[in-house]
Amino acid sequence: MTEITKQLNKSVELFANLTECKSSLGPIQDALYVLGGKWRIPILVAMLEGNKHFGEIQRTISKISAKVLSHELKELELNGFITRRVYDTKPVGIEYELTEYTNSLGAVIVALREWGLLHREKVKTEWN
Amino acid sequence: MTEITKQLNKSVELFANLTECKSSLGPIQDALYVLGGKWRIPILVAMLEGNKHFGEIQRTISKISAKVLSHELKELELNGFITRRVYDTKPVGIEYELTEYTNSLGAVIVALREWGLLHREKVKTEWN
DNA sequence: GTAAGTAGTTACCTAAATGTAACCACTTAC
DNA sequence: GTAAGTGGTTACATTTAGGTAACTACTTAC
Repeated sequence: MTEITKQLNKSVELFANLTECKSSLGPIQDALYVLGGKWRIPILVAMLEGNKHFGEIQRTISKISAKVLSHELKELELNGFITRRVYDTKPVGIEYELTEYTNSLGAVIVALREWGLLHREKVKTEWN
Repeated sequence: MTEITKQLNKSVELFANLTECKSSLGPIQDALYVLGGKWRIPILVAMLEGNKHFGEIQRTISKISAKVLSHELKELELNGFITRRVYDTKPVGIEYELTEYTNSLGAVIVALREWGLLHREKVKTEWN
């Protein structure tokens, strides 16, 4: 191992420590990158409530179009949050399922829900 | 047991409660409406880390332009998350401060941070 | 055979978010 | 007087997200 390589490895280590210890900004921006947008979390929540079918999810989140739902479901599948299952029944049955990984989002979703309720109260009292 | 594992176990418990509750969708969409977008939460986090000045915040969140930061700060002020203070010093001093209300976001921000770290680990191991 | 429901796809278009660059006024350091 | 730093604003351009409507293909009910 050359001096330069050693030096480089050392730099990489220091950099890793720096980025991990320093700020919450990195991880938070990572999270927002994957979860961001208007629909991803609402879709996961709709599924948490027991909806497995395209139409069910679309009706649960009124205002979402088929096109957007279709696109977001693909993204969520790519990111490992959901699985698309095709059943070889008479009218071919399709079900979306949450993966184990989605469980790790529990705290995020609960926190958002609680805060949403709080905020709703705040806005309500501001009007009176 | 690591902090992240503890957090994860806690998440799973919370998650179980969530599925029993009826519709979380409303409050969650309310929350996302106010907090949504690429920058609002990162700005609040940058300020939580002690940054009070326009330039400091902009340097902390590299990649954000002055125009967007300026616009988002106004939105955050309108929504009661921050206060803009002008000090009548020689070069006029301007400070942004978090309000009490922002404290209520604690759980959301911590959850996002923890999940971001977890996700980063997952992505890393997927590459190996 | 006609309507309605399943699960989407496609093309087209608009609106919102974000980026780029120039510019303002003011102050301090050199 | 020139550069660099404070804290922005403005006009313009581009990118992306999202919406609308039409269409596919297949099934069940009437």
